Parts: sequence; C-alpha cells; structure tokens
Amino acid sequence: MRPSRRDELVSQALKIFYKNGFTATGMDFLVKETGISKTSMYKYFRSKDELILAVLRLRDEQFRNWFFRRAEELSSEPEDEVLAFFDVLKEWFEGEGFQGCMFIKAVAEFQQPDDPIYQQSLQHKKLIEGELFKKIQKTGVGAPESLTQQLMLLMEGAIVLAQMGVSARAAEDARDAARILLASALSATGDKD
Amino acid sequence: MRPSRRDELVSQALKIFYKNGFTATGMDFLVKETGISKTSMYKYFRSKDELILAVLRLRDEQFRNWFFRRAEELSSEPEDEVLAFFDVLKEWFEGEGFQGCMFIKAVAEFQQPDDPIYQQSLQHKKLIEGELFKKIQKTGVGAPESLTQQLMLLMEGAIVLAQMGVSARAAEDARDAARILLASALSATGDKD
DNA sequence: GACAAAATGTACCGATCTGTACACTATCAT
DNA sequence: ATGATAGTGTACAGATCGGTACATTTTGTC
Repeated sequence: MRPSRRDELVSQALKIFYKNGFTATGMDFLVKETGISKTSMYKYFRSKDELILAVLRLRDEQFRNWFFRRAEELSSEPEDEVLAFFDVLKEWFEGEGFQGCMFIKAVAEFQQPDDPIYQQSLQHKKLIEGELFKKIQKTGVGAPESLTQQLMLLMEGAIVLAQMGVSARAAEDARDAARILLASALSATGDKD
Repeated sequence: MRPSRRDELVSQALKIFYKNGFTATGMDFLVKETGISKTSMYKYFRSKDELILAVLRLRDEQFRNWFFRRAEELSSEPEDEVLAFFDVLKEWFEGEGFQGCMFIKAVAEFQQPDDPIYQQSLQHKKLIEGELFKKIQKTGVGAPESLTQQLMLLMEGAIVLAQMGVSARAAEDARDAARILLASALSATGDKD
C-alpha cells in the first residue's frame, strides 16, 4: 500500500508546523511547500484545525514508538531502561531539527482546555506518563506513582530547557537527577522489605 | 508619578497576550479591550513585536520580583528557601488565571533563535537560573552548578505539567524531588569535608 | 484664554487569512 | 473507449492582519 496523498500531506505538514508554528503557517504556504492543492487539502480535512489534529495524532504515534523502542534498545534491565529514557532524550535533543515538544507548543497556541488540540496534547502526555509508569513498576520500586511524577518533571523540564537553549546539558543533568531519585526510591523500598 | 497611558497599555496587553496568545491576538482586539486607540499604540511602539518585547520586559520584572520576594517571606534559612521556591510555584499554579510560563509560550510562537522575542525569553530563564544559583551557593553545597540545573529542570517541568493539567500535584512532586536532590548534594559535600 | 502635547476616531492600505466554487485533467479499472 | 475517482489550477469571497494618514478632540500649562 503506497502512501496516500493524504498521508503525504499530514507528514509534510508535520514538519512545517513543527518548524514554523501552527498559527504562523498559512494554508497557502502549505500548498506552496507540499505541492498539494488547497482543494485536495479541504477534501481530506474540513478545516485547518482538523489537519492539525491529524498531524498531532501522527506525531504522537511516531514519537511514542520511537522513544520507547529506542529506550529498550539501549538497555537490558528495568532499572537501566528507566535511566535510558534520558539517553534517548539526549539523542532527540542533539538530532537534526530539534525544536522542542510539539505538544507543549500546541498548548501554547491553543490554550482553551476545551479545545480538541489542547485535549489531544494533554492525552499525549498522559500516554507517555502511563508507559513510564509501567516501566517504573517493573523496577519493583515501592512508590511507583511518586517516582513517575518526578521523572516526568525531569523529562519535561529537560525538553523545555533544551529547546530554549538555556542548558546544553539538560538531558545529562536530568539523567543524573533521575539516578539519584531512583536510588532514593529503591532504598526506601528496601527499608520496608 | 501616575501610570502613563503607555504603561497601562503594556500591563493590559500582558494579560491579554497571556490569555490569548501573541499571534492569535490582533492589534484591533487590543484596541477594543483596552480602549486605547491604535494611533496611540503605534506612537508608543513602532510595531507589534516591540509591544510584545515591552510586555515581556514587564513580565520578567514582575515575576522575578514576586517570586524571589515571596520565597524569602516563606523561609528563614538558605536550605528552606531553596525548597520554598516550590511552595511559591504552588501558589502560582493555584492562583487565579494561571496559564503557564509566558516565556515558554513566547518561544513556542517565535522559534527563531535570532528573534529578539526568543532571546529575551531565554534571558529571563538565565536570570532565574542565576538567582537560583546564588541561593543554592548559600546552602554550602559542594556542587552548586549541578544542583542548580537539577532544580531548574524540576521547576520548568512543574510549570509545563501544571499548565497542561497533566498533574495537579506538580509543585508538590517537584518539592519532594528537590528535597531528595538537595539532601543528596549536601551529603556528597559532607563526604568530602 | 491661548497654545502645545497627547490622545482620539475613522477610514483606509496592501497583504494575508481560512475556506469555497468551478472548470479542468490525469489515472485506472472495466 | 467509457466512466468513475482523485487531483489540479485559478479565482475569489469575506474577514482579519499589521500598520498608516489625517483631521479632530482632549488635556495640562503658562
């Protein structure tokens, strides 16, 4: 099954929105860059917002697949994998064209909580959190919820600081912190055993 | 000295941009909301971007003043103050109209690193980092740079997760993590003494 | 009251925005 | 070859965008 013209539009729009922003990118610009006629675009999607939603769906799927698959490749034991998340973050930050998290940026432009774009961005973070939680559970730590939240904080913080160029070592610093927090959580577990 | 019409514009534009976003807010909308004529606006500022820069300057000053002053109020000893930052974050998150960090959102809409709006947002984070570093130094911890970066990660992560509504306890979770990281850094210092 | 400064209202510019109408062409299975 | 399907190009509507021109009114000061 060759990629449909529709899928082509979504994947190209993803790159353009990611680089230029959602509101700042007009439909005419998408036409010029993708070579796909506006008539076709509006046959695939009823509105620009629906195109954005499709882009976010694709991004969510692509990112989660890549992120967790890559973390598994870089590790063997559960505890390694939890820390490997931060190595994957580092790869992401240093990869070509890194411009921050698309969902954080989407929320910055579509701020109303009842906006479907906002909701879908929130859902993405919830899915990440869910997968992270499962991995942390496997380490046998006593309070997986708490550690999950702490590592989520480090990950999101690293994304923001890396995007803004505040810190060039955001992923490494986050990994260092995660190691300490993981050790602390594990030793607290041990105390109770 | 009563507040000039210009200052009024900046402070009102701040609220509106914060709520609605920068690009999504048109100058005509600012006219309608503030009652200040567009002619006057363009006499105070040469362009919308310059108005945005003035808004960001005001926000930077207001926020840093409030944040660090409030942290001092809530604490007595240096170690308390470092943790008090997260109590202040909590107050911010739970305050009326909290909608995330204006500078993170600014960077999401003005992504080019050579854009003055981007640069000013980056500078804001650097100033926060600098003040945090000074406070951490006062605790006598051995590696203040490292702890500063770690706490920055927690703070930025908390802001993002609180804004997106991913976590309702972002500030508390960040405080818990900060306490562990601070203790870890202090004990490492003690080892070397 | 006179005069300058500050602010206003209104109307507009050209460009761009999302979205649509309509006629046309390429593709492909039957 | 025919006819359905998918896609294109162009032109446009109506609104809004950032920004300006110009004449007018308000305000504060001497």
